[in-house]
Amino acid sequence: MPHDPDPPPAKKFKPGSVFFRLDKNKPGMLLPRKGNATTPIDVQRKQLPIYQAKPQLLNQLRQLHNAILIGETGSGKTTQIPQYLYEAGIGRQGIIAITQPRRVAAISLAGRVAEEKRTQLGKLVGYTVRFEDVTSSETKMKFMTDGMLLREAIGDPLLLRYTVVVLDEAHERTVHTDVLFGVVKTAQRRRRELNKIPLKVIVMSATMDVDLFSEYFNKSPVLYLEGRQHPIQIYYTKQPQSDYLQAALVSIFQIHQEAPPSHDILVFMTGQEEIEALARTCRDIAKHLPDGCGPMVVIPLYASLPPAQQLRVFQPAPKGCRKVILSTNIAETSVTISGIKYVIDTGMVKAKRFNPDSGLEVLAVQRVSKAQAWQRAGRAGREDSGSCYRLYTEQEFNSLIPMTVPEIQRCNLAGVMLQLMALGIQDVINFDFMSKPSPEAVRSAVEHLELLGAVERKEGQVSLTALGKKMATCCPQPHMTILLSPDYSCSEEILSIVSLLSVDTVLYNPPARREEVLAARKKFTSSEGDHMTLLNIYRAFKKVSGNKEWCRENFVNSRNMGLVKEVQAQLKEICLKLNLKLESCGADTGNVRRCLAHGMFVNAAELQPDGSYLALDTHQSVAIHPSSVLFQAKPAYVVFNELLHTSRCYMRDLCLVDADWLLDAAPEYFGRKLHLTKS
DNA sequence: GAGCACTGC
Repeated sequence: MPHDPDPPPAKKFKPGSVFFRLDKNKPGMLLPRKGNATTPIDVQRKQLPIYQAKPQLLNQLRQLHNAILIGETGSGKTTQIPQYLYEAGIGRQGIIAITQPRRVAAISLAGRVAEEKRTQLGKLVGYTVRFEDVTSSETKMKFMTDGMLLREAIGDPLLLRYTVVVLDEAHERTVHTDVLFGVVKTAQRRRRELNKIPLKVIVMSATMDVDLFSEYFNKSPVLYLEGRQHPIQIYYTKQPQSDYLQAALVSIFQIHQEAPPSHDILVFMTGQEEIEALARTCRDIAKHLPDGCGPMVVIPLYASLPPAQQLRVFQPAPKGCRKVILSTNIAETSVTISGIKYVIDTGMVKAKRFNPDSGLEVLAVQRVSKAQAWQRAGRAGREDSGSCYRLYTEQEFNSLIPMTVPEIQRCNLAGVMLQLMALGIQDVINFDFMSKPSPEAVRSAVEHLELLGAVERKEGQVSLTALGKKMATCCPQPHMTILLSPDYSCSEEILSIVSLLSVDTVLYNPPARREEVLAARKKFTSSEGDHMTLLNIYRAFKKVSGNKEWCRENFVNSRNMGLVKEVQAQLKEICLKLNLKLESCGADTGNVRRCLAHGMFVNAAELQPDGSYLALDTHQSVAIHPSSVLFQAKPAYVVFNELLHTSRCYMRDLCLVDADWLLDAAPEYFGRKLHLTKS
């Protein structure tokens, strides 16, 4: 880097401990991870590290009802274990289910195993994810998302179709996996009590920290598998860095000047804004590098990028040019990029936390856990040895929490509680979670459901009402708008809106093209709020039959929009099953807003004389999120979809409503709330 | 004046 007065932190790096030691006695560890196309599949299978352990593994798995399997990346556990079980005739009376947190993983793993078994996908080996079921009566090995198995459990709590359930990627501790832990444990016990065919549960994790898993599943044995991770050199800074972005910048150019250009760099950062900013800075600096320093291509990576832009991270840089990827934690698990030689870890992550007292989601930048830091480092050693530069000291690393707090302990539990009750679990308040959520969070969720009329209390027990049952079938996050929509003759519109809000975002906002975005969006903007604006965009999208060019011109994420269409079709089907009338209110959008006011009355806010807003439920001071079309407006009453605490407490996705509608929706509730406001 | 990452009906 030119003209930098301070010695760059990369110079201050000292070698840390090598996490993955290379064992020279095991030449298998240096085999390329991807199968060689010229090597026959059965030979490839035998070259996997797990193959050596096959006899002992089968011996154990045959006897055990529960097992915890630890295997590093590349051990082959996910593709081989189901086949080993099947080939050995274990669990032949039923289906072997293998769950994954992500749908792409479920689909591609099924494809790989079908190929290894030389069968057509959907026959012996299949997969089930939302919108797609590629299985048949012949299917014995079924890859599925964990959410999908949960859904199936509502109709069949004992999971009788399955003889083995393999919970893969358990270390990620998603809400779905955590609920599944309890569901399979209960099913296992009940099946034993009822003398049904036993259920075998195998928990697979990539991290060694599995005491909790073992303890939870009746002290089940832990089996270790060797992986194929290459050695990674870890470097720490000598001094704590007050500005991790500056440290990242300096480190990028330090590596850029010293390392061969074919070595790509992956930088873990917290969010879109800082990624785009650093990308700009890097490109500027790269233009003025001294001679002998090769060119560099800087590629941002985060989830809300349109698909075409995300694909850029997989394109190899031109010869002699270095690829620098600036990414959020999306590259920790979901996106695997080959050719990464250097990882720069800022040690920070943006994550959601949930405060049950305020009912507030807080999105904040925080330190990563140790497990996360190792996960990030591991991204440098997938094909060959690599290095990870941690922009914090070894001492700082040692003070990190060992594991990321499981999601179940930092989310709104209303949906989980609704689902558990739909599963027929009697005592949801004391459900046997592996990591118990706080009693306050459970209480707050049950109260929320009570307010919606989804549950009722009898003698200290809570149970699902008829409305609650319908809610559980139509929406994972409990709300009433869909069920109320026939009363307002606007179910078509409400289904569209719910679908639009169920995906991350259908809008694409490249910061560099702000003016263009605003101009393009103007023609859809409704003074009635974000729901109506989204509806306008959706209607226009359908009018052009989802034309990709139209999406690009209007800064609409076509992939997510396609998803919206699928969700809407699915919701329609459910509505038909529930005998809900499907009709459109046409141009009378007032009905849609009345329905939203009624369905979301708990999320109402009132304009205060000083121009701020007050959330009527919690009496918190809130503000309109700058992304809202109502940001500049000052409507007297709004309902909002969610509260998000970042720099302030923001309402997101707002709809303009009348005070009268709110009062009509819940006279008693608002009588109380509005009274409180005045006092 | 601002948007970590997944998933399911």
